[in-house]
Amino acid sequence: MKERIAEHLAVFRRGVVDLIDEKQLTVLLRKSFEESRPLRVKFGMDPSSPDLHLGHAVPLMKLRDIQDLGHQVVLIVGDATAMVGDPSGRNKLRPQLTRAEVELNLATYKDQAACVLDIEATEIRQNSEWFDEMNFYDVLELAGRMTVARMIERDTFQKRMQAQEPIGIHEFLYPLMQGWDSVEIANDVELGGNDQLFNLLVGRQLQEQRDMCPQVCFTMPLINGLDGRKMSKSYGNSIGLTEAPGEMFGKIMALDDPSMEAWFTLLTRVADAEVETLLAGHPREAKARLAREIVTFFHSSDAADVASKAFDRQFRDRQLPENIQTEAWPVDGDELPLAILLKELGLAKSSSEARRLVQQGGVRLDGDICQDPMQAVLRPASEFLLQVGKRRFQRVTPR
RNA sequence: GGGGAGAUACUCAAGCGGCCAACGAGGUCAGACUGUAAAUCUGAUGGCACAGCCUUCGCAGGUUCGAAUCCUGCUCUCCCCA
Repeated sequence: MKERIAEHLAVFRRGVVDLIDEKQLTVLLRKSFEESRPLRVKFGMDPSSPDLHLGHAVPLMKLRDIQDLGHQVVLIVGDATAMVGDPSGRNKLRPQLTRAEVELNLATYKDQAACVLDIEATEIRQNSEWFDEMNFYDVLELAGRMTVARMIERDTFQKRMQAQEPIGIHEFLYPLMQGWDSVEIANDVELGGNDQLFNLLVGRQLQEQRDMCPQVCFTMPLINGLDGRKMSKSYGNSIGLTEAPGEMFGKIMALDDPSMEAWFTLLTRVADAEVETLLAGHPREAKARLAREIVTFFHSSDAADVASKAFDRQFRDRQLPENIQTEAWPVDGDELPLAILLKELGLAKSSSEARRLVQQGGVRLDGDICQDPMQAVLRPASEFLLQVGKRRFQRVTPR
């Protein structure tokens, strides 16, 4: 029994930031084993942006580990809360989504969560289920459970007030809504991102006020994106769960070295000792391993193999990649200035951008650097190869 | 309800009548180097078939030879007082 508890505890604990509190979790685990009743572990997803990325995968992977131990994961799709927008970690008022937008995101969300979770074994609930039933008086009663003082002492609100940024009254309701989910679900444990601690604790408090067993709260770190800032789709520094293996592999190889350790512990199941060895070795090898692990998890080890080989070929050995897209000559005429050709082919967003690329020596025509944007390019007899930067290749055929 | 402050390019943020397509930082892109799409260094970063031209500084008007900069109205935000 003791060993089993320790084993489960270790899974819960790996990589966490906060665990409130561990003693209670131990008690819950013991009870769970004695009554052979799995723990209910709640996790809320905010269906505001439709694409999940590796940052979302961190808690999802933890949930998966917990599922594998036999506990019950309850996934709350915050379709009602999405209309408020979580103020945590935000220094801006978030746009309130409409019902329709939320509906639209929902399906995609479940699919993407299934990349990580055992979706069959997951209880999925939408919180509109209970919030639809609430009337204004219920809301007032709920709002009375929180004080303004506690609310505004939060860091995110402090910052926004100092920066003289707007804070909507409805934003104060967000933690209460999330907390109410816990009352409805009667979960034993709730998991969240590092910025979620406040929200989680509100749930604990609300449960307690209703004579329920207060939930154990634990949080996972927010991982850095590729540029070192918090991973977020709006920063454009994220890697999507459904990205192609090659893209995923390459982007991981672009990760800065200091982030590797965190990514290993949070996004792979490589044992700590092995991670240590890897990190002590050559950074490139370690990063390649990291990329393989992650691509294998989201795709397959075959896909990881292919991606790894392609990456080495293209970037280490400086060979042409194997699969180069072919486009037809884009216009009626037989001749185009290079910069215009690039724009027409979509290799540059605008002709100004195309000019810059060419002038900076980033464009090769059949392997030769060409720095004159106005150089005339003839419609090819059979085909020619355009290369823009290190990553964009395109063959052009006469049409 | 009264008084004050503010809205600038992807983001943050200067500029407050001509020298402004708009300082600086981040991001992004390119180049060099390398260990890689790390790190570091250099450069570019509104559009246009581009030594020129065109459109941008919340929105709409106005003053002026000339406006991101001044005036009027509108929209949105913040602060203080009530």
